[in-house]
Amino acid sequence: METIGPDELKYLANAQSTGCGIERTLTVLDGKWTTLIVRELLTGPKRFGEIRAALGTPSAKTLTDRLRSLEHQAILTRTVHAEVPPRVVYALTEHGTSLSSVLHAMLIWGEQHPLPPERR
Amino acid sequence: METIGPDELKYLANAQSTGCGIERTLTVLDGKWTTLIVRELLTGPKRFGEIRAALGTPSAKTLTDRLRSLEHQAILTRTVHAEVPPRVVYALTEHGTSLSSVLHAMLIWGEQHPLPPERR
DNA sequence: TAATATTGTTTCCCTATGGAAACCATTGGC
DNA sequence: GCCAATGGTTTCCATAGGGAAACAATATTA
Repeated sequence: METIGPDELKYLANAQSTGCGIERTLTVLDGKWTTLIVRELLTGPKRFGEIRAALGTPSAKTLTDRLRSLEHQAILTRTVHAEVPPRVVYALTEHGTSLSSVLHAMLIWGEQHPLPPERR
Repeated sequence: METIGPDELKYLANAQSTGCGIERTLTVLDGKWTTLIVRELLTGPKRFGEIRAALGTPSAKTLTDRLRSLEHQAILTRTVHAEVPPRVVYALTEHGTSLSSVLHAMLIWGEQHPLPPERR
């Protein structure tokens, strides 16, 4: 069945309006936790619970949604190990790893501009 | 009166949770249009109407909100020219201009990854 | 037979975001 | 006096994002 889910529809709709590369990147790094998830995985594959704890425990639903979206966009892979209790590991793809350039630029800027001068 | 508006409250609340530089940058580039506004101004100062048109005409309220937020964070300046009809020019500060490194990384990534491979 | 551990899914709900439309302020020109 | 042009502000409203809590699935272990 070649059904198109709401996720795909949203993705394609966004892709349409993706004029420049910046907008394209913003489409991928969309949502409250997305960028931070990538940051966590840049240091290596991690389990669901590990990611959740590292981000300050967002709701399970939210984290699931974000991970699914990133998986659909081939930013990361999801591997289920048939154990009990189950172990699910998320790892960046080459695609996802290449986002490190963007994250790195964000890190540098953020560190060099801790607070607006007039508020210190 | 040293009143603290909702904008400042939100800003400080966010600043508290600003663990790493990435989160700090995400706090600044928050909201649907923020990053694109910076992109527009990187090519030079622009008027309210010019920015609005370039972004595909978001609502005036939304654009005003975003511009105010960026102004409060010293990313840009707002200059009112006492003419009739009035002319208001927005320009990046040094602070704001330095965001070009982040935007540039986004641009490069977006251009090099137009669409996920499995969807082509 | 139950309890446990892990990673979800599902339902419901609250809030923030952002959009539409109406209105305001200014002043030179008709 | 009235209109036009620009850059707003204000009010109201629809939607989407995200949170809490309950439930599901599973096999080992007690």
